[in-house]
Amino acid sequence: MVKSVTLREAWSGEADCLNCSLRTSVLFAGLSEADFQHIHDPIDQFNLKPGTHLYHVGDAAEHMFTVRSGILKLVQYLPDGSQRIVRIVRTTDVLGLEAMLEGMGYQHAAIALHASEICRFPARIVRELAASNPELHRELIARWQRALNEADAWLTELSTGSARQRIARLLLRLVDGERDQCQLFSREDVGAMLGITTETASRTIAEFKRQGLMREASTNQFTLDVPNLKRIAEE
Amino acid sequence: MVKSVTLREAWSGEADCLNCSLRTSVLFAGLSEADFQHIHDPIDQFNLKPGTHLYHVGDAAEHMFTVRSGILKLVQYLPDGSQRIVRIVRTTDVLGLEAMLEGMGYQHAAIALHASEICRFPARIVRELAASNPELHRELIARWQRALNEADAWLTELSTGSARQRIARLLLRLVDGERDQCQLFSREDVGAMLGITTETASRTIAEFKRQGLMREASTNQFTLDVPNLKRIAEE
DNA sequence: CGAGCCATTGAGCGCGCTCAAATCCCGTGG
DNA sequence: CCACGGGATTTGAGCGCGCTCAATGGCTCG
Repeated sequence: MVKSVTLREAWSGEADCLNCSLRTSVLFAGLSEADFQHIHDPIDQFNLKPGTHLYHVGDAAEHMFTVRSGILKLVQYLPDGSQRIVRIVRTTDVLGLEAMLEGMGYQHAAIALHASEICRFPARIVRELAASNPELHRELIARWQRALNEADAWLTELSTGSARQRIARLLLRLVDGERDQCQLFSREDVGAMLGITTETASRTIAEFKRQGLMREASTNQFTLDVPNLKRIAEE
Repeated sequence: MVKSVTLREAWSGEADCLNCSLRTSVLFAGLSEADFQHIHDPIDQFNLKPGTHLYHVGDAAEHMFTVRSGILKLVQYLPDGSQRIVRIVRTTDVLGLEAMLEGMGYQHAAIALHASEICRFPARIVRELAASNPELHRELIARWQRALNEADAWLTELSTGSARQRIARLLLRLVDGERDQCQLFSREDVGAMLGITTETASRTIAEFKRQGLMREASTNQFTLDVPNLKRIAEE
């Protein structure tokens, strides 16, 4: 049981949801103070180092998770053993929605790409709260729809067109709107997201750097030339 | 308003849900006879010819649909105008789940690939029924999860690997388990599903035919050599 | 300081794309 | 019933992008 050992090591305490700085943007935004008092099960927090598994494909889905900070990848494996990254999740996103359906297993492996902070709560309490709380209920559905939109966008934006286009679109999807900053990850992961090889990912990124489309502030931390990347992305 | 004209022409009557032959496998399986009596809005049936739009991207999502027979594609368009098919839906599948969220537009265009029979019902009645009926509610969530699994599989199975592999996987996904039969569609659509060109789709299918992996019973109706296609699909 | 991992770069090849032509299929109208 | 026309499918030829295999260089950590 690699998972539980890992998570035990990563445990950083019980969460204080009522005073959570993310509360207004997170799944439980619609809950009242009274609702929280009905939650007797613990909500735990974890710190994940890059590369750590949060859960594996097929693990019994008994918890749901929210991302407080960081990025994780959701991975599926092909019969030949290679991996394909089907989505990434970031701050305020929810992992493990499938736990809403009792008896399900997780459909992906969830692995931290950068150092991440995660809150974990039993799916059972979400099921119970959702039954009586229409607002939470609506929020859950909206999350599902968002995941579906992400999945579709992943297909149309990140698995279509030339390697140059795909990389440009990925960068634009990762960029922080304010500062034109973007934190990248290993070339292998970039390749697995875009359906290209590690070498092609590396070559293309290196070329972008030479062309001044991205400047590396520190390791894998880039400042992007957004307008020109947009031009490449759209054709 | 191409859509409404088209649909008006295709109208084939009001549905008789209580006696529907699909009732046990369809979204409303959990509804009681009493529930149906509370439905005052009409549930209409349509017959769609191949190529007909059921709805377009961005149309106000006010109805949901179930497929009684046939196949439809869900399409998204890229900035350069080319299309990408992100999913297909078949008998007993639901279209337009996004209508559960008020004020949403449809995320795709839905277009019939073969002649299809469709039931259409106002999303409002689903929202109302779901609020009081946990079984319907659970069923909706299960549908959402299924759509998400489909989207992920589309990415890992149909957008990864060589053209031969992708075509083989598509065929196996379409095959009827009983008779090893499979009804295909235009090479252009096959290409748009797999992220390859029409010509490559055509070439590969033609080669499969020559190799005896598929025999054409009638136009686009094939009998498959399932075991050997499985071998190709898995590498 | 050495070991190991990761990014980068090189060389060569093959799959799938592009552009184009030929053929087939099928409905339509004479 | 057959000739015709238009669209889809198939096939061809040639090229280029991205893959494969391999070597090199840079960075981190023990």
